[in-house]
Amino acid sequence: MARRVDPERHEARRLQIIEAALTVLAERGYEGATTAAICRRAGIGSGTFFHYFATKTELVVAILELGTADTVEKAAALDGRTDPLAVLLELLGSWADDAADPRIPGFVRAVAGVMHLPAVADALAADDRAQRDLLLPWIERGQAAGEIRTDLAPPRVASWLVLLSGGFLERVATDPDFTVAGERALLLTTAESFLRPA
Amino acid sequence: MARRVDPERHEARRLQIIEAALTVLAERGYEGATTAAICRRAGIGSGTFFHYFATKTELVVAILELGTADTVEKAAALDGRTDPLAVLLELLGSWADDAADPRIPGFVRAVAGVMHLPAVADALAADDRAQRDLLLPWIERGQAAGEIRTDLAPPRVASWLVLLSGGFLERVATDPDFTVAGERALLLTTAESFLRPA
DNA sequence: GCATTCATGGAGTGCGCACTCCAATAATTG
DNA sequence: CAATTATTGGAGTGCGCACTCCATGAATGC
Repeated sequence: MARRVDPERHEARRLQIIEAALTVLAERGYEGATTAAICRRAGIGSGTFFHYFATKTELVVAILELGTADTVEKAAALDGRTDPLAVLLELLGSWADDAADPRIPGFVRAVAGVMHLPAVADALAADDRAQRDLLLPWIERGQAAGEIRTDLAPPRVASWLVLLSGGFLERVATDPDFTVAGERALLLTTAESFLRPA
Repeated sequence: MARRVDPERHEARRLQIIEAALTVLAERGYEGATTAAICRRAGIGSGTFFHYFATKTELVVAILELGTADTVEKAAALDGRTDPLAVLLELLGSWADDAADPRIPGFVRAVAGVMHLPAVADALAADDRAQRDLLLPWIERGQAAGEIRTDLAPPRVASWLVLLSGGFLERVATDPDFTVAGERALLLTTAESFLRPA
């Protein structure tokens, strides 16, 4: 017979394109990140690009899904822990660290700007949901253990932690004086004081 | 001689276009909000549109500047007050209320997605700066009065209040269960507990 | 009333974009 | 090796967009 697709090669090429796209999207936004610019950055032709992604939108969705998977994976590593409050703060901290890659805040903004594309909206909603679902069991355990305030239902606490994380990301993207290194600690103490029972 | 521009008529037409644009931008994002769509919504022809705004970007900037002016104006009304902490919370509350117009969060997202346009970046930076500058004197007075924690320099406190406000706005835009009416009170108590001296 | 300028709609235009097509080559099979 | 199919670059295409042009009418000034 004949040649078959090598899944490893395939995946590697996809990652190479994703890497380039992440950079270009972050620095030029969605509309500024033309497929031509992404191809140039990745060092490939447009034929190759559309061999791996049927659509520019599909590429963006793929990046988002990669991020979601990464989040889930990182959280799975905390499975055996028995100190809910500390786990929650570690999760927050790791999200803050993500913002240290200067491309992340820019990418998030670029993508939020095209939420009206249904595929993007779905992927963003899935990511948001994943974040809150990961927090939820730890919040419940923390409340049961008396480590965390009980005047708010767990989903609401989760929303507020995501609020803090999202606001932090936005601030890092907006204000050059607001750095991850400089503000990370305050994020954690603020979150802790939010979570602690009155 | 001949006819001159009537500044009132002129301004009214601009506002009519801005109103339409705000709606369309919020529901379709920047690239989805074509000038044709905005014209249709405003009930005007494209000739009229470009008679009032040289550029789609210029329109967006005008909207942002209007928002900034509104923010400044609202804050000016608090001039004589002597209770800094309460003033800060009222400012936060009024920003939260802005998010109750469902078009605001969508518009903010749409615009953030085109930050790479220099004119937009400037307008956004000016808005951000305006917000923090308005908070600053109240923070200083609050610290002097012992109402507010003094372990953080005033600009840093301002950044964190804007962080809370921005995160709140984002959450309202993202999560249908997260409403201004339902979460406003928690925003204020959270801010208060952030501000209070330890 | 006449002159001048503003205001307006809409047809038209040029360009930049996402995406298509294909010819050439590389890799894998048996 | 030969057959088959994946992979690649890049020229090309069609379309949708921001923006232009202009002809018509409305408001103002003297």
